[in-house]
Amino acid sequence: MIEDKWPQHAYTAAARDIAPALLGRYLVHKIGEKILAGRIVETEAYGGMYRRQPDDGSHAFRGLTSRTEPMFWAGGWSYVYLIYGRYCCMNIVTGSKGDAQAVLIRAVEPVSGLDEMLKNRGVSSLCKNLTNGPGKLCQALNIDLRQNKLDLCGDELYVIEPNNARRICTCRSTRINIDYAVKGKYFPWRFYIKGNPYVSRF
DNA sequence: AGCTCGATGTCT
DNA sequence: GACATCGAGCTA
Repeated sequence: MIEDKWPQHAYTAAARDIAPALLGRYLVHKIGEKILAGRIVETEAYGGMYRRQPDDGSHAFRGLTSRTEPMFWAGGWSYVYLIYGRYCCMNIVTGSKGDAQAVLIRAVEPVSGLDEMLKNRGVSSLCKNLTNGPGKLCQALNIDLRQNKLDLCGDELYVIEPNNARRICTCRSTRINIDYAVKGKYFPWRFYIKGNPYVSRF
């Protein structure tokens, strides 16, 4: 795999623009010599404004807290949080310092380290169930709270351009499981690759 | 210190 | 459709 890592300036745009741009790129978790990687097929943008409405679906909506601290950093850091006491979700912070925007990685297609992913997920053979959800992909790629607040320009967790990028059709929809967000539930900020079997829901 | 709940996944 | 499981965030 030729590494063509996204540099810091690739993360300075708004989450709503970077979320679709991440589709088709590879998310890489390097553990020592082991490479676990997945092709990003589904994302959601959080934070910022849509039609002059602030995003009440964002963790950062009510301001800076200890959990959401990395969301307020400049683009190019990881924000990993624990959900329901059992799973983790991985976000890529975007924008400028103080913007509090991030892109949730909701699904990937396994690319590298298949055996390791199967083991991490407790699954016996390659199937879409391996990485078709934000908690599942973190488990497969061995991403947990230890990977919170990592510099994506470092050498452990990062995004690369695949050298044989396929042409994709992008679909968009409202985001999953944010009914609590009075305004944000209507923002069309979920993006996914049309027809890809690893997308979490259609 | 106590209480509530969640950007989910798994099993029934 | 029930429920596991735990840290953050809020109230006091």
